[in-house]
Amino acid sequence: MKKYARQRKVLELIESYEIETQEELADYLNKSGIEITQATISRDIKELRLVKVLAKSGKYKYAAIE
Amino acid sequence: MKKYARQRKVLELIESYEIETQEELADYLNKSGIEITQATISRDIKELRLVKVLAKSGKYKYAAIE
DNA sequence: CTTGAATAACAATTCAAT
DNA sequence: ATTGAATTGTTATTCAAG
Repeated sequence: MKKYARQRKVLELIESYEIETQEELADYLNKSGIEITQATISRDIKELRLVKVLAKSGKYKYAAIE
Repeated sequence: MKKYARQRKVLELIESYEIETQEELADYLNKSGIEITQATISRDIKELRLVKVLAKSGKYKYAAIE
């Protein structure tokens, strides 16, 4: 419904936390009161052109490319 | 065995083609005479810190982040 | 046009071997 | 330390629906 608001939240979340998977991102969103499934996260990530990168920690995380 | 040489080839290949999957990358390498499986490609991608991005074509492709 | 459930497709890791 | 086969985990897409 509020795709834009959700996508802004996604960007905010990936800046704030090391989010390893789309399921984890879904969890954060759900806890923020935004009901969402992995399928839609996948589509948001595509639209936002996010990528999964190797973090300094050695783990993968979602990030925006510059 | 020749990990470095292979990884250089990987970088070369992703610059030259829009490579969508690790299997596809494995195919290119195998055709270059470098025997390799998806498991190792995954490790190479991790070491090289490559990412899967949405290409201008609208498809996903592997890329180096600047 | 946007979404979720289910599934297919793909990628990361384990485990054994070298 | 590096790798492949098999497996597990994760993500993209399909398909139906609103």
